[in-house]
Amino acid sequence: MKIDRKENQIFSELSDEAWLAIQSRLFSRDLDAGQTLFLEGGPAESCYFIQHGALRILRTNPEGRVQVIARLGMNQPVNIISLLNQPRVNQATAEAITSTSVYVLTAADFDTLLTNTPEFSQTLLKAFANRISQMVDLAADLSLYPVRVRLARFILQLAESDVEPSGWTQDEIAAQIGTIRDVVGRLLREFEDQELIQRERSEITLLDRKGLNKAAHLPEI
Amino acid sequence: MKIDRKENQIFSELSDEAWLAIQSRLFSRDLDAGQTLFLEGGPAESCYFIQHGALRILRTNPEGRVQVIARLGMNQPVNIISLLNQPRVNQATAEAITSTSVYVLTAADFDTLLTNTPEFSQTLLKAFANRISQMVDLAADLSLYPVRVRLARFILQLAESDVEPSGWTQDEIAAQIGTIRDVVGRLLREFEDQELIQRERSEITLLDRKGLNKAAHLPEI
DNA sequence: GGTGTAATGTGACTTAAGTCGTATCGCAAT
DNA sequence: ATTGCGATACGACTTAAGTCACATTACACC
Repeated sequence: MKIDRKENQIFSELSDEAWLAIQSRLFSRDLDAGQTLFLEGGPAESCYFIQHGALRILRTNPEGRVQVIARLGMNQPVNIISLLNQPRVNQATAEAITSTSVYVLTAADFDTLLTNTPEFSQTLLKAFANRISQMVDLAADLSLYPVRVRLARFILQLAESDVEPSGWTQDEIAAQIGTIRDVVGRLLREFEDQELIQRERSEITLLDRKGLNKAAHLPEI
Repeated sequence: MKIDRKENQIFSELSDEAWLAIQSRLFSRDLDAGQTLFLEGGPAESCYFIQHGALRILRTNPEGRVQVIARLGMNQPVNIISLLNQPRVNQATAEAITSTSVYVLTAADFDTLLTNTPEFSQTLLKAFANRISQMVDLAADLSLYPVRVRLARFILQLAESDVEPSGWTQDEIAAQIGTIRDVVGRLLREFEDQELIQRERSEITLLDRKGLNKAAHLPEI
């Protein structure tokens, strides 16, 4: 497979040998929007690198309630951890948010690279730094702040990130911040009543950044 | 500093050169029980490897409520992530549970090792696998299961791990599973009434593993 | 043995969060 | 238009979880 290395920022710092070793083992796979890449609890047979598109990594409980663990975009590695653990079991479910294609690296090839290509693990380690920080933030937020605060923070993050602020259903927001649709709707209405945000269909525009910041940090009014 | 490599399982697979490079940069620091190693939000100036003893990694909210992110024992690396991020800020607070001593590696030396000693990042990557899984579990549990279930799981984990099952205050349990003392006490009493556990002082003995397992998995009776 | 402090026990109360039922809206397909 | 469906809206209700105020016990230290 011919892969343009420039595209893959994540591998751009590798030596030519390392890049060749990795590149020769990758193959491509395409996913439709909504399609599942792998399931929590299933055997972990490969890891992935996102070529383009985006994945949602999530956990569910027996009632079907969902918690999104991460949203991963271009160049992000996926399911590495499941391959590093013994036994090799997928730690979560991954599904495509939009139409997405990934590079697949089988478990066997992953092992080979890990032992023979030291630069590979260095690359992965760096890619993980952010991810772990976000996980820590997620766990701490879920434990230490009420839903109202988590929602305010979520809206602020949206506003400050490059992600399109629209297209978020209340269900998706709920899965992201650890609650259910009804509560999100109720709180959005509340924010709107307080004139912190404005809503048009499912599009949220932020009116009062300072007000929301206050709602986002202090535990209560 | 002379360090016995055999002691450090985490580094036991390294080549002699790599070990020498790392070892020559470590120095030791001792902590009393309860002492703080670094504070959330402060500048991240070094990372650490636990020589003996144990650390508690935690986050707090403005009211002083605490969430334990991880408990780390011998050989575990600490604060790596904070050094990998930009800017270098401690992601959480670390304090000694018992009397503990750590190897200190300054940020500058960390950088050197990271670029010059590829085996170093490989070692770190492997050490992180478990840790990330636990973080995912924590976030998912906090979001998807009620306190009662999380407490049941906690007790079962204690029973099945090698950790001494005693010495846990209700406050510590609460900080671990994401709630407050009062609630832990209330639920422990409930478990005792249902004859799932028995309590003597702060020591918990598990009476009915199957019963607790049921309480730990299904959302409700 | 006392004394002080940390850890617990307990019940009454408040409130955030989740549940339920049903109504409405927007949009796509036919 | 009509139908159908997914996404919302919204009020009433239930309950898990957190708060508060004390009483009680265990234990370390003089």
